[in-house]
Amino acid sequence: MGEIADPARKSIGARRNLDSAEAILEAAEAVLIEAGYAGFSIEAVARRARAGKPTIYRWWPSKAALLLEVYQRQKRVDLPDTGSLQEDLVGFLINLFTHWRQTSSGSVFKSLIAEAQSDETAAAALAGYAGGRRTHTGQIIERAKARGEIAGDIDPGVVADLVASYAWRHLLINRLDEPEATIRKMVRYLLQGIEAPGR
Amino acid sequence: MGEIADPARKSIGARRNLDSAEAILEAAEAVLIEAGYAGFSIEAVARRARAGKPTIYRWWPSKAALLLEVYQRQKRVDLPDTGSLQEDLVGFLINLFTHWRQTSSGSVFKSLIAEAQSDETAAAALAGYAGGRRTHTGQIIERAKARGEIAGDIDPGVVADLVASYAWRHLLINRLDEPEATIRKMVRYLLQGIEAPGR
DNA sequence: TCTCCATCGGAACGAAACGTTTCGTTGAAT
DNA sequence: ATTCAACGAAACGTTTCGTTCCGATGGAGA
Repeated sequence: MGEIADPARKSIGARRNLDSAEAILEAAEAVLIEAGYAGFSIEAVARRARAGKPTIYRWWPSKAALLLEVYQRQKRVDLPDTGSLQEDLVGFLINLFTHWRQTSSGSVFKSLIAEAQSDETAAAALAGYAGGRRTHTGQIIERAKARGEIAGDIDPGVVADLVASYAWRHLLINRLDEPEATIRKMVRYLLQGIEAPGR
Repeated sequence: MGEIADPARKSIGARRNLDSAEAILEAAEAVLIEAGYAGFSIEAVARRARAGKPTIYRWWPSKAALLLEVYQRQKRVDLPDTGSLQEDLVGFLINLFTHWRQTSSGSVFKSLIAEAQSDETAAAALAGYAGGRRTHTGQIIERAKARGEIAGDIDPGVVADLVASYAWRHLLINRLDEPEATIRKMVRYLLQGIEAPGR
């Protein structure tokens, strides 16, 4: 298994071979799924894609760049819009965890985080993505604020940061199978606080 | 710079040379600080420690094991005990971020998380540590619960998970310089919730 | 039509780090 | 005095990296 059936693709001469680029990206994703980040080498990707290593290095300057493009190709998880912040957050997290578990995007994202610890390009990309205002969590919270569901002096960025942090850590320590009840508890604490009443 | 002045240590013969073990652990920490996780190789550690590679492999089966021991040697950050959960949490996070920035422990912990993505030993160690009940955050929250400061039906594990997640993500995306005001906001949201009043 | 030339897959390269083996030396235990 | 485990050092074969060649392919422009 794991071998590609068709022979090497035709070269198209003076233009970039989009078939090769596609095959390389698909192979990179497949290698990540089958062998994990530990087995993710440029050589393995080239073999899997029936491509030459120089072809990969011509278009992606580093392993991090290839990882980043594989990550960006992932289809994003749906944004729930139930009109309730609590249901939106719980639904989003469950969708996200399921998506991360059932597709390769969890592996890809984990690998990107790992790569960012030794590659400046990946680190910059990750920081830029994490700090952006258009994250899914950020949108859910901004919508709730527009509905007046959360207090006016709440900083949506800080809340989004907290929710994203929860998701990241569960991805990194392989706890994506958290029961819905636990996720629901976490969201409830965030919405209603944890202080004892009467304080 | 970076060279060690003294000549090779004396061998002690038939017993484990604790001086060598100490020199290797110190060298591992130094290499991690000076060259980062990217430059952290067993060979570099052996050179820095004036030790032989077999000596390292004799006592640490993998790079992850060495990283783990370096991490465990780190002195832990103080646990504030002000009698106020809010002050304890803010103080702990500020202490932790400062400690991570000013010592090597931030680099070591980041490297351990990265290594856990490709090494099963590191992954197990990390999951065990993260899931343990005796984390610092967990202790702060358990104490607050004993004081009756938080509601009785609150699950301390979930709260600790949330706070630790916030710290992890800020470490991983190099945002340990978060202003105290932001950290204070986050803790306030967690304690008091974010819902608009009157709901 | 014909020549140019960027791109292709493939083979090979040097450098670096891996993990292992072998060597001669050291010094505590017997 | 002898034994023996651990030491530092050096060398080994392997893997992956990133690069450099090569012949072949096929679109673009003369």
